[in-house]
Amino acid sequence: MPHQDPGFETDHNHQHCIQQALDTARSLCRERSLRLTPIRELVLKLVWQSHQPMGAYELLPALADAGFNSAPPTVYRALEFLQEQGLVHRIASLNAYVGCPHPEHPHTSGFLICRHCQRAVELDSAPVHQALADTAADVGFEIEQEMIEVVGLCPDCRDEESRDA
Amino acid sequence: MPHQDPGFETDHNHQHCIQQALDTARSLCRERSLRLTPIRELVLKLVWQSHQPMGAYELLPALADAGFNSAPPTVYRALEFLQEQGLVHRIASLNAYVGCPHPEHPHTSGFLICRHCQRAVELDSAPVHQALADTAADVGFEIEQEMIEVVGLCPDCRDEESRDA
DNA sequence: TTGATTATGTTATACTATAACAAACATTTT
DNA sequence: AAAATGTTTGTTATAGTATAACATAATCAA
Repeated sequence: MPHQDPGFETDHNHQHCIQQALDTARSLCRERSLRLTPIRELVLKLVWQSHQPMGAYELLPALADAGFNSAPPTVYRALEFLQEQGLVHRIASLNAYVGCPHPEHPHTSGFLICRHCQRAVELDSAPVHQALADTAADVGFEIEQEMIEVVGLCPDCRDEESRDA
Repeated sequence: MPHQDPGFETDHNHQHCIQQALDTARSLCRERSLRLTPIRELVLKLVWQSHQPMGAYELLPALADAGFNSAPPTVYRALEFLQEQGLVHRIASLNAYVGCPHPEHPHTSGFLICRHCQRAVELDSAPVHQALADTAADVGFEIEQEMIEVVGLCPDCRDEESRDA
């Protein structure tokens, strides 16, 4: 049984997150007969370094350190591949990318983003989807892709702010 | 009684949309003792030319035509002002701006965006907000701002695609 | 191996947005 | 009305994000 989504729990074993993300990616690419090349794997690993979404240009120095070419297309191509396979999501309001904890089945992206610590955790709520589906159906709109980006304060940072106040 | 949101109805009187948006903006700025300067008013009017979100750089030529300076800061400043007053929304996934049909009371932005005709209509669904609020409460997250951008096919374009198929 | 396909390297450039400071204009106070 | 203050606009430069286009290299299939 794999571990649960850590959500905003600060004390989880993050090495575990990274390891599982890489394992899942490898098996998923094998199943789909796709190549998880060294560059793609490295970019995935870098994105998973934390639960804070990372900008494409933040990833470039690490690619250079690893001896790869590090012009923008390199990282954008890797990110494009990873997005297509559901392994990372792009957060439009931040121009940043974050690892997906359950890429096996495609799903649309929804995030709770803390404006204080910048962590973003995926939100996959049946009631939210249902409410959106109902609203769209009312006006005859056919949903293809949902982007939900909710900004606010995570539990930790909320406590911190109330202490400071 | 003002008119209703046109939604995806193609045949509405769009001059009416524009006129109402300008009237509302003027009275709202008067109430708030803010200056709806010629540039700001023009930018608002341009954004309202259609229900398709417009990029900032698309607006610049029209500013030049009207005899104003048309360097990027000009339009970004106007857009910033209009956003602060709730008169326009930014759509992050498109890097584009669209007029808000009911700027009187602040609200978070939600859109149904047609990938075929590019029209975007505001979505303000109590069930969606409620579902999001519940989900956030479950994990102790305090919502400050919601961004919902749903891409798909509007009724018109859906019909058209099914005819072509 | 040959040929086709996919991935990467490389250079250049497009697109989106803001910083910083000067000039013009409006508003309030004297 | 003049001076002082605050706000808006003009202007130049630059930061930040992303892709086009074409060459080379690696992989895969026949």
